[in-house]
Amino acid sequence: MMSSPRQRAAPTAPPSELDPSRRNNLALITSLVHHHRVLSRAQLTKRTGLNRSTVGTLIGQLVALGLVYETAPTGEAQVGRPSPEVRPSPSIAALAVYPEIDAVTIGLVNLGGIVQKKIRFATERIPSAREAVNIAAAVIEGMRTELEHSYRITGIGVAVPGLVNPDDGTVRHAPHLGWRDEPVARMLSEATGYACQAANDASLAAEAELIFGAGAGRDNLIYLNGGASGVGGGIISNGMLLRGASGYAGELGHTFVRTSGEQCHCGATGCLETEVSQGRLFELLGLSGGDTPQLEQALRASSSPAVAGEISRQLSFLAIALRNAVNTFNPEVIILDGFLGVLYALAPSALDDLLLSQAMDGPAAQAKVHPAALGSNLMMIGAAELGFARFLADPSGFGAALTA
Amino acid sequence: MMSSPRQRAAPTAPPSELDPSRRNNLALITSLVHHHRVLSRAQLTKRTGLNRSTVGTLIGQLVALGLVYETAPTGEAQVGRPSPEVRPSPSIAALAVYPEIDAVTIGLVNLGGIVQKKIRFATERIPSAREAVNIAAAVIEGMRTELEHSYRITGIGVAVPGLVNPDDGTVRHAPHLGWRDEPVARMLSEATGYACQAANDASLAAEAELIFGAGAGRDNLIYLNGGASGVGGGIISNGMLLRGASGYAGELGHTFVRTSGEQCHCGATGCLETEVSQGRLFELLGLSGGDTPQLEQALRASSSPAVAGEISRQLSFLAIALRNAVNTFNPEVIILDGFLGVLYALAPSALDDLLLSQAMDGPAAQAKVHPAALGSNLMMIGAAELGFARFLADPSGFGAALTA
DNA sequence: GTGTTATGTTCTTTGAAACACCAAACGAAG
DNA sequence: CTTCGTTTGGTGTTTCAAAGAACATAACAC
Repeated sequence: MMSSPRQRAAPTAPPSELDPSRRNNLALITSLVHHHRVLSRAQLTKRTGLNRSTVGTLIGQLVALGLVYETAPTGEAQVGRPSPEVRPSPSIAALAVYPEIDAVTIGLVNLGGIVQKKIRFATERIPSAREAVNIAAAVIEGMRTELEHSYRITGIGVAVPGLVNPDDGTVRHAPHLGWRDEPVARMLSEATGYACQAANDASLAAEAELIFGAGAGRDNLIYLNGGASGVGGGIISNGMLLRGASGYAGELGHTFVRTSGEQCHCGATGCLETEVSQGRLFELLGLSGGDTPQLEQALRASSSPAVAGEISRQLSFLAIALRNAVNTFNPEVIILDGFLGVLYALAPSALDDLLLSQAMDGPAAQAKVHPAALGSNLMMIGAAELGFARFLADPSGFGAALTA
Repeated sequence: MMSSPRQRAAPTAPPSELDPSRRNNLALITSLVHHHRVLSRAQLTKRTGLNRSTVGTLIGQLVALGLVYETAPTGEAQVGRPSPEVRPSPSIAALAVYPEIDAVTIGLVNLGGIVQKKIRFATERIPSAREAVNIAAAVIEGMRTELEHSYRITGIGVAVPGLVNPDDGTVRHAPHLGWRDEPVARMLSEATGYACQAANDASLAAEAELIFGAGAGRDNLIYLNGGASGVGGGIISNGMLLRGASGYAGELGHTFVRTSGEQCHCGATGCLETEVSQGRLFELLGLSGGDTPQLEQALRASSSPAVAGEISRQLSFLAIALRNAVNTFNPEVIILDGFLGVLYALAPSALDDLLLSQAMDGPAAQAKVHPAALGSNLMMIGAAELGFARFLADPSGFGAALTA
């Protein structure tokens, strides 16, 4: 019944555990080392399914290109010859840029997702695309000596809170920033000389959590972030980020959750992000605003029944959106970030119960809600991942270009 | 900035246009021929990105294995040497099985998605899993002589209206059939001796429409079918069927569309399939039931304002579900089948307008609603695709096994 | 110590695909 | 109707990533 008479496994595609978009096995190994930060040669052999000798050769090439380095085996003592450990080179790095309504944050992130540097440039008012690009370019210019001496920069990734076409890095519409049809990637690339790509912030956060955070080792994940500018979502299915026809997929903030709900800025009514917002909570708490930890503290301190009622109201709407998501995606993990994470932390079992009772049995049984694991570095890591993308797709070409 | 110093394109993964899950280039070519039914060698060369000589060698192997055959070039006259046409062998086929509440349909489908034979076995009552398997096995047994003489059967695919784990072909829950935890694939495999796999019917329909129907050439597609047993959905993103952690993804019938809506059999309230159902329409029309064409005829003939109201009510709920889907998936095509296709046909611009006004600008601009293109053969083609899956993943192994 | 096990190392083999070159089959131009 | 340019198929050669075999090495277990 089975395939049978094949002399050996198809040499073009070994049983890889990573997404199959990898160009070749050199890229596969680079990605694995990037994702795991440390991996013994023996582990790499198992994960890739390649032959021991092949893995040895490939690592040799990566070492020669200066992309990874090997250290003496320090793993737990066990029978057999110890296997050297492979780590990403600390000199490979990507730049991350995250424009928000009150700041532009620029980061320097190592291979392995280690945030080396994070510079938050606060702005008086909402930055225009041009301003955000200028700020980022200036900060990067300030780092340039260091960058050129100590690092090999693979690219810049920009995380944008809005609809972004990742093919050309154009922001179609970022409502809270007031941007429309801004070719941010091209602008920043011209201003800095580095290759640049842009994508939706929540999508990048989802990828970051998939690789380094609460979704590590999973293939199906939903990320939802609640912030001052609404609710953003990123969906990873079968190990791959859902892009859609133009890269706009993942807008879970505009899931319908309420009949005759309020009008959303998107034009529709009853969207998740109009019914579930941190603004309503701050208002009830008598605060004019604040960040997520402040919100959590205030909510925990409050004994107002109105606040409690609003919390449970928002949780019930959140449950409806999550019910939909669970039924349509059958994820293993749902990651709640920002004030949605706070809402969950306040009443985890309440949301879990709502989800279990509303979602379909099969999918509901598997979906586990988690708070985000990467904290304040999340967006830097996610955006940097975009800056690493082309490098990881073809490390040999890049390594050669970088060493040249 | 670009990769540059690589002597040649990575030989392991040419710029293929198909999904990257293909094991090797032999499989790639087989799939292309299967999907397009006719393809000249020159076209195959362009599509695969492989070298002319490589394509020639590969086709030679496929011909030797009896999987495809070549015919004299009949293409439109143009400059240059004419290229022979490659077609799938008519002897390769898969079996399709589709159990419903009132019948079990068995089909024989050629490579290329041509339905050779379709046998609908009507049942007095809802068939149990055992009964459905016995019926299918009996019909297949009846065809066995023919099958063994004239065909090489690659496998059986079962389309099940319910939650199916495609890994082991177990039906987790098919509410309208009343099945729970039935290992249908194993049962049918044991009963017939053919390899068998099972999956959700709407998911298979989505794949069929993607390959041969209204979604041909697209990569992002949503399929929604409305039938007597509710609303089923299948989602194709980035050219791949959304599976989810256990293969339960795609249940768009249980999208939330109404606050304080009726209780759904799934446990939640306000699901699309409780608010939008053909049962309500039949009731208002004073009919006890019927099939889709009958419904369309009756709806078109009716002048009752109650019926018109119900149609627009159902369309508005459908629009909400589609709005969600468009925002989260950014599809190019939305395919409406069954009575949902009828609803759309009655007032296409009404639904289009609702969708345009409610969904977010970016994604909405691209999503086009279409009726299903494959008609009554749809489910046979989809299920057969499942029966072809393992063959297409490794045609060389299969070809050898089949010729042996 | 000695045996066992797991791994790294080196050299050879393999096979899929590219490549270079030539032949074939067409339309277009004169 | 001949010639030319173009596109494709066919054949033999070359390339190169990966497998495989044999050997070396470094740990544990006793």
